[in-house]
Amino acid sequence: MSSVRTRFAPSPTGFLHVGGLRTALYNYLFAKKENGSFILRIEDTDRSRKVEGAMENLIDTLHWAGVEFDEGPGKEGNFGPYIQSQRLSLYQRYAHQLVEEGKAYYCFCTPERLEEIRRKQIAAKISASYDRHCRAFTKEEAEKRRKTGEPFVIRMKVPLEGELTFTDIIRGDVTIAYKILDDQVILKSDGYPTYHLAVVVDDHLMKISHVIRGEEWLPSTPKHVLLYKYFGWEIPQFAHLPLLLNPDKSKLSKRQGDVAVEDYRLKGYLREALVNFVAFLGWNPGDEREIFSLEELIREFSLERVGKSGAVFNTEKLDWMNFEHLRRKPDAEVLCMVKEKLMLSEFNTTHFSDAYLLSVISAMRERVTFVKDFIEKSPYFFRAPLHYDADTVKKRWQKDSPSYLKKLAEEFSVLESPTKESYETALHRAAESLHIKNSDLIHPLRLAVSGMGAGPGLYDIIVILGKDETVRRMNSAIEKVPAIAGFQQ
RNA sequence: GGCGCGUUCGUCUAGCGGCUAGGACGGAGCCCUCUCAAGGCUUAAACACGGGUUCGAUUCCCGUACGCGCUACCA
Repeated sequence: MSSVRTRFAPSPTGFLHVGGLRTALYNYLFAKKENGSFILRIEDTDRSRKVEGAMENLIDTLHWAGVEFDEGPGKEGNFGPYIQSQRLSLYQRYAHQLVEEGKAYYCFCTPERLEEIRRKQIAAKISASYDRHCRAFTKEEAEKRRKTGEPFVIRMKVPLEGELTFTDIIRGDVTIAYKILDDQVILKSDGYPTYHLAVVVDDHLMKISHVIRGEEWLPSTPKHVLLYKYFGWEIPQFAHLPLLLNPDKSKLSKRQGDVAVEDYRLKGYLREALVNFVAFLGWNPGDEREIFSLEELIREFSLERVGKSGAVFNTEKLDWMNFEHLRRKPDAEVLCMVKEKLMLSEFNTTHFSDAYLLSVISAMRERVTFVKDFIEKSPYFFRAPLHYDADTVKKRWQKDSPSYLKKLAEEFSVLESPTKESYETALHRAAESLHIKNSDLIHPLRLAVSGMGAGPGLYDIIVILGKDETVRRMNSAIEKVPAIAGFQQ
């Protein structure tokens, strides 16, 4: 049994797209599941579209996502080089071989002539395709013209009649008539191959067993199959993935939101969440589990369970997945991430002990979606309130709150290394002696220490802040809040 | 225009002839509660349409509609 080898073959034209990430991921998952190899190949056969640094960025992003390739640029295996522009002579040799065998031919038509016939075809409302003008030349004629240095391309000869059927793992048998196929250019006039030649030559030479790629390639697969037949090579298995869509169901693109993996990374999404989310756009394990690690995805993945229809890339659920993955992370790991964020925040000059940060993490865990939320949703753990939330003041601060808090501060002051429980009994004691409800103290106190109306349990907050800081914040609230509340003293 | 592919709640989806069409996110409501979350419970919400095949179609076949993709010396 020959081994499974899959590949992700992006062209280095920019950032890695989330759709590209999914394609790479499925190739990776399938290869790993089958104990095979996952190859990264760079398809840079269009010189005009090449973007400097794009390949490095692609590799970096894949690495970030945890989708590691076994062979590829910078990780040479036995089938390199893995960059198509470094394999030019190979494609040329195979293209000419096809010409020799009468399965392809030289074409000398100028771009102008091509443009002209296309224009006429469109005007006449017939489907635009090459008119096979140069296919009629004899070998000698063509060879003669080529020798004079006239620019040429090589086109594959597509049978004039009949049809071709191939099997797709996801879609079943697909049949198309030869007559709707163009005599596709396989070698351009600059000596570079087109995608169609390069993909076939490389997939064969690199012993790719399964071609897993986007659905946009489905219509040109017959050309590829034909090429395999012309070369007499074994045809790989095909699996064409459904597209990722914009909310309006068009093919996912920029303009309608972020599409680069980089964008999501910068927004603070965890790699685990993005990978999990993207894996579920078109695939599911068949039961009701939804939160998967990369290892679990490998264990469960199968091409048979990949769906046929496009999926809208809708980030609502991604946020939830981020929350779920974040909360599954061990404290130590979250601590590291929080410290990193702190370094980049306005609090980077203050030192917080790991123990302190860990207590903040445990208090906030259920309340955060992103790591940055630990800081943004509870800045009061890092400095005293700068202001007091107006709605909360209005709702929770009463005319007598200052005197109540004063009394409470007195109760707190005498406590010796207080615990949650001792704070609580102290508060209850104060409420009782003031003849008020506990909540008449609780809410103003929360406002005093945090500046806001929402957050972890009050006693958790003050235990974390400590007695001195708590009392200090109470006093400052007694001083400042009445003015905001608008009560006359 | 031609060719191909697709179509189950708003979104991601389960379903592979017989189900009260299930789950998740999001929404609504209730419970818990010092707030906010989390958690628990409840709820609204879908088989594009028309023909067949069949005792019986969401499921199989054929049309139609709609959507998307491809139609380059781009990938």
